[in-house]
Amino acid sequence: MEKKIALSRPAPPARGTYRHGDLRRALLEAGVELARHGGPEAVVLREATRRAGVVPNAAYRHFASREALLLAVRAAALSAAATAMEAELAAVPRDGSLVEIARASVRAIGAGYLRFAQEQTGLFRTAFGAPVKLSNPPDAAKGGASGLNPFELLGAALDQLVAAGALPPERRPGAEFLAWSAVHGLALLIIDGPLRGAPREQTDPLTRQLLAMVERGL
Amino acid sequence: MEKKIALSRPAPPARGTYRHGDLRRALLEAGVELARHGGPEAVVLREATRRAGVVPNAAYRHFASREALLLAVRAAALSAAATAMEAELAAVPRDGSLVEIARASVRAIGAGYLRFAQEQTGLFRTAFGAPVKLSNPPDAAKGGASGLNPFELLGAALDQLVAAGALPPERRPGAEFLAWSAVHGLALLIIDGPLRGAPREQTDPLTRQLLAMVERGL
DNA sequence: TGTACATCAGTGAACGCGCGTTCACTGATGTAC
DNA sequence: TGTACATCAGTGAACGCGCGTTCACTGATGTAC
Repeated sequence: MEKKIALSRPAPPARGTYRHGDLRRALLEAGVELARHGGPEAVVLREATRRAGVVPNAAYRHFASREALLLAVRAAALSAAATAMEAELAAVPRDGSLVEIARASVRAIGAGYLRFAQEQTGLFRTAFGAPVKLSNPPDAAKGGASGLNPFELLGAALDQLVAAGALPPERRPGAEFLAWSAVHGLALLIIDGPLRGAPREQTDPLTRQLLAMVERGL
Repeated sequence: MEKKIALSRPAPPARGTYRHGDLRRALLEAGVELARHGGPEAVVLREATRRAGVVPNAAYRHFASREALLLAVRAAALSAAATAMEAELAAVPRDGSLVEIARASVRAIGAGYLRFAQEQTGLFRTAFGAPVKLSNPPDAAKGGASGLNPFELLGAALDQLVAAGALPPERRPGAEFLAWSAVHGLALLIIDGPLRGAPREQTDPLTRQLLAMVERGL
């Protein structure tokens, strides 16, 4: 008879020490991992503690409630999104006219957003999905290396567009909502909607077309 | 001592008859009402039976599972959306050039979609929101009076645009995804995102701007 | 350098919750003769 | 027109589930003297 490896057993402290050492961080990381694979509703207190090798109520030393943990996970997801967008932005060629650079930057922001949605669907949903009954939205740090959050990154790119003379200043107000709408909508059609499971050969051209539409339409 | 009115009591058959008469319909209607106020995850079998004045397991005479009920509710929500869009479409003035009519029709489709999202948020989320673990999407009748579902209504309007010469035929393929993305995204920003709770004075102009952007950008 | 003590991170046991779903049943209906 | 019987819609009671959360506790750590 072999010892049964029961995955969801009470989980005795498989640690050596009584203290965990960095439980808050461990819970947060477990939460992020849960969100990565199952979206916000997969962020379950008990499962996070299980993964941290700790008894369920231990979580309450570090988070006031499940919602508090979710909030922290959400902030991490927003930060990851910002980082993905910054990476795309960094790849924009710096030669060419100011207008070209500015336009490419806006496209990069959109492309980064969509890439993140496709490659990190769970985190994307956690960051931007329907609010899972969050009493107060996270206002904490949620940016990437630049310190800007996704929304602010988009705003900055649009400002650049105005500065380069490629977007009339009177069209600037509200422009982030228009651009964001288009990109956010496509992201959802791809991950949840009629385009779910569509191959990149279909979604990539659509992404390009959409970004072109926004560029022309703004 | 007054009799306590316990709302969530076992609910004795407050009917007169042993048979309900039209339980399937009653459950569906209760489900729609639940979805209207709380979105898809509010469609709960036990609550639907409670509202129908029937014991929980009675539902299984008419729906194989909770999911089957949700599927039926979703079809109803899609149909309601189609109806809302048709109503907007019917209000398009028929004088003016073909091009004007076609453009106004596309705008009407988008405006109807957004109106539905704002006025029937729960049903909107049920119809178009994240799939709540649905094994198989509903392919049943989900249209409005015209028999077309929301997606088909949009397609028809875009065809009209091509026929009127206002959209080059080579741009037609995939155009519904672009238009839908923009409108769907704005809907979500309004009901879930940063525009949540924004007054109509803010969202209505945004809607107009977005539809103009799509029109120019397509 | 050693000891007393406060602090507080993690434990152990238990709650109540509402959910979907299964089982064997009972009562009313409609149909065959 | 009347009776026997099959059908099947709704009942009653019970499951197991995993969840978030509370309580009183215990064990290790760090600090004051």
